Amino acid sequence: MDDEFPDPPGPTTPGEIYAVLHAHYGDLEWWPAPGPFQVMVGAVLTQRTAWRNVEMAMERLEGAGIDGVDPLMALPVEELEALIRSSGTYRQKARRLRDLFAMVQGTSDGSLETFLARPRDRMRSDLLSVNGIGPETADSIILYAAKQPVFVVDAYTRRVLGRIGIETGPSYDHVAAWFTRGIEEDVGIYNNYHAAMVELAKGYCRKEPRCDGCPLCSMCPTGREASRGQ
DNA sequence: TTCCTGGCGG
DNA sequence: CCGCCGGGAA
Repeated sequence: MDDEFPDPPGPTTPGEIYAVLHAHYGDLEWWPAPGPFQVMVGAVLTQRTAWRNVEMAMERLEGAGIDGVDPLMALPVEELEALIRSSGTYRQKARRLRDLFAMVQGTSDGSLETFLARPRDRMRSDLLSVNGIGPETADSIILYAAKQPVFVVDAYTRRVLGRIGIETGPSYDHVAAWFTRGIEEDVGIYNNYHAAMVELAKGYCRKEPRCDGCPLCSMCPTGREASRGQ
């Protein structure tokens, strides 16, 4: 039919996607929280939850003086539940927070810094041993609290990948492996990469796509289809 | 009503 | 694999 449209994109690589995202968003320097403790709390609270509702809970925690492992563990679970109520599934999350920081206390003499300085793989398996900490939450903590290189895969990452039309295996590790293949294992890159994917998914690659102005439009079948129709 | 940066228990 | 947790905003 009309072949005046540019040819379909060749195989898109993780490096090409990152280059475009970084050119668009720059160094985002995530995670939006003041310190490691808040990063870990946020990583749990944001499970299946809009970040807006997590922020409200974080502000209430700060207002109550819950700014570290000891204050949190000293808090009765009912009071913790009340403080984080806005983040939803608050009974589960209150238990998960307590289980998480109990593990930290048990493995690192209660020092969060000591825990976060431990070898990455050991830290990951310790995190995964906590009920309620799955691969995404664990990797978010490793990358944004411990600042060690791990690629974080979340619902946004999968959505963007699917829209672009890239087929990886369905498993968490398959998706992560696709992204890490061919790009440097670097904390800063992984940090920016995931942060940019989140921004992209919130701004453009939403569930109902808003392709106008999307930086990945040229490498995305969904985007080209959208721009054709106008 | 649906959806939101998951993960667990059945 | 499926249902559940759950408040807040659109």
